[in-house]
Amino acid sequence: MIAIGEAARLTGLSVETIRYYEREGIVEKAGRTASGRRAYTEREISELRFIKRCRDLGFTIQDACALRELSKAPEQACRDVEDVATRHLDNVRSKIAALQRLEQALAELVQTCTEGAASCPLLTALLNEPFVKDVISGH
Amino acid sequence: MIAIGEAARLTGLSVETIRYYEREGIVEKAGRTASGRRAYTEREISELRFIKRCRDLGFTIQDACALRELSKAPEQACRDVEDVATRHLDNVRSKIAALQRLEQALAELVQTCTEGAASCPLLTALLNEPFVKDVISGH
DNA sequence: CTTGAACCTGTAGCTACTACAGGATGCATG
DNA sequence: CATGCATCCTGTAGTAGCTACAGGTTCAAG
Repeated sequence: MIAIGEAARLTGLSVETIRYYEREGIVEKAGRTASGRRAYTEREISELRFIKRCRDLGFTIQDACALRELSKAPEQACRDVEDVATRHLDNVRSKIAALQRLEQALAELVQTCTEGAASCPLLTALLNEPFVKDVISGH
Repeated sequence: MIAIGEAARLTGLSVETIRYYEREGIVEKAGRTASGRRAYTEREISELRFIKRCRDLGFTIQDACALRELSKAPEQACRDVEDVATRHLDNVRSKIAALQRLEQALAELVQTCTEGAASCPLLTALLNEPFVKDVISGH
């Protein structure tokens, strides 16, 4: 019998997170011992691990559940799986691009700061008119 | 008199967000007209814009408020401002790095997928033992 | 006087957890 | 057998930063 604490160790999820997944219906309700404690099977551990891996790859819970469903008919699923993954990859790339624009803008502002001036140039930039929006919204 | 709708247009924030900032005490409660509608001054518009710019640069609301306080004594503030900004920049860079590791891992998985195999290799990777954790946690 | 836009307050929802409080159980040691 | 500590249970509230109503009032134009 696998208790929730060991399930946590086996999957890398926290006990609280496993309970949360159950509460939210993300995984099925686990069986209970006579005293009401959760008892996991190897199969359930694998499912939790699957979710964990999806999350580690940045998929939403929703995507993770979709992928899990697809994994139940893996012969037909490849195209759909690729779709989900590709959409997510695009997403990640957009986020990277946005953060890089941010990094650029921030780095420039910090740069003006380290050159030492009378009244803080970074604050001046934030207080005065155009600047920020233009630097960032290159999207 | 500047009504909340115009304040929204002037700052780029949404009406709901401006009300939210007031509700949360992020900005001071605006004055009201006889009928209870919010009335903004130029000064308050500037303050909202300041917050907006900070947010556009990815600062937390907390940081934004800290920066605003610092902007009230700008002679002494430069070092502190630089501190806040540098910490945030480091943060952004960490996020970029993490996302790039993610991108790498995802791209590889999608790659194996597009090469077309019997049962979806991406699913196989998610279902089977090691793989994901090792690829990503290069931190 | 009517109509439609803009405004008001108050509350709930989003994502994915995390962190208790307050109590029951299980196991090992004395 | 008693004690104590780890582990477990349920239920609720909090996180960040909004967004989205519902249900109602006010304003300005025609």
